Amino acid sequence: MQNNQFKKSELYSFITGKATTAIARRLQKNFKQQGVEITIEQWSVLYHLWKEDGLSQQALCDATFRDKPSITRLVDNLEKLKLVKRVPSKDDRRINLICLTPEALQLQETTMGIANQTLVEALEGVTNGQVEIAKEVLQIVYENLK
Amino acid sequence: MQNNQFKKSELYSFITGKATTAIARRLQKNFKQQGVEITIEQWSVLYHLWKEDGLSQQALCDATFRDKPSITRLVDNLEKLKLVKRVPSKDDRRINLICLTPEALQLQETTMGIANQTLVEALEGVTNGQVEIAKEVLQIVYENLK
DNA sequence: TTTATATAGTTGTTTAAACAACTGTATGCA
DNA sequence: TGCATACAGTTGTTTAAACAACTATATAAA
Repeated sequence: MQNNQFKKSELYSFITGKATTAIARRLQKNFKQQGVEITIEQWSVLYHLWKEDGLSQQALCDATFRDKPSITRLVDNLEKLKLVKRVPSKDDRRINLICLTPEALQLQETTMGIANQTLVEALEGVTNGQVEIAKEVLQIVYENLK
Repeated sequence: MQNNQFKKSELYSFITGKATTAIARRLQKNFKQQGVEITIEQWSVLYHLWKEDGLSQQALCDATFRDKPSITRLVDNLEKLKLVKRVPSKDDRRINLICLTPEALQLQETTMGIANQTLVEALEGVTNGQVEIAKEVLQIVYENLK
């Protein structure tokens, strides 16, 4: 019996696992309750820009595991909200650098706090060791399939 | 330091973890390659009906972690594909029992094989023990948030 | 230099998720 | 019986994902 052989009865929960979706949904709800009017998709883009401002759209695609049309539209919406600005790259005229506005910088602390709190709610009763293993598995799965 | 305290740098991968999405996407691709013309969302409904035919829409909501409108529309589409039929319950006139057609029964073996193969691809290099822990964590997260 | 090819980003279309508001039926209690 | 409430399912709207097809710029090779 091979390592990755599965009982059929176990298939489903893994393939359509809704736990990460549930966390995202809860985070969205917590944002709303705290008066933060952005979607989690928008937040996930801002998250990477807070780590490194001025990423290209392609870099955001790689970081968020989204395709280019998705990022184009997320950046469109973030621009409408005046949270980012598209800045044409001087080196390569194909590239837009996505830059945070002061408003977006202000959002960082609040939303990170909410995200942290959301994870505490989500992971109640789970040990750090278990979380580490779960994260490793998800990472390997993602690498295997990308 | 509490059990569920997190370093901020670790937040993101967990909240917007795309691994389960990646599995779903790969399964969709594998279906298409094998000429199976259903979406993974439709398949996830059929999956539960193969385990127990004649579930109500509400039971399908609970099983698939979807809300009622989502199930209404998935059942609409499955009915158009002639894979299920809504059968009014005799005991309770509010309830539709969702019943598989012979065509849907034929799909079971093929699609289960494809799903199994997809998981083998996804979980290469992951041990059974790790998978078990990952599943437990995801289950607890889901329970915590529902 | 010219041409082929790769890369960055946009637009269009279909499908589904999330949420709110709604209809119809059943249940429990005065 | 009659009424309030809960439950099952539907419809409408907004937002995003997935995929294909497209434009514009850069790079590499003839």
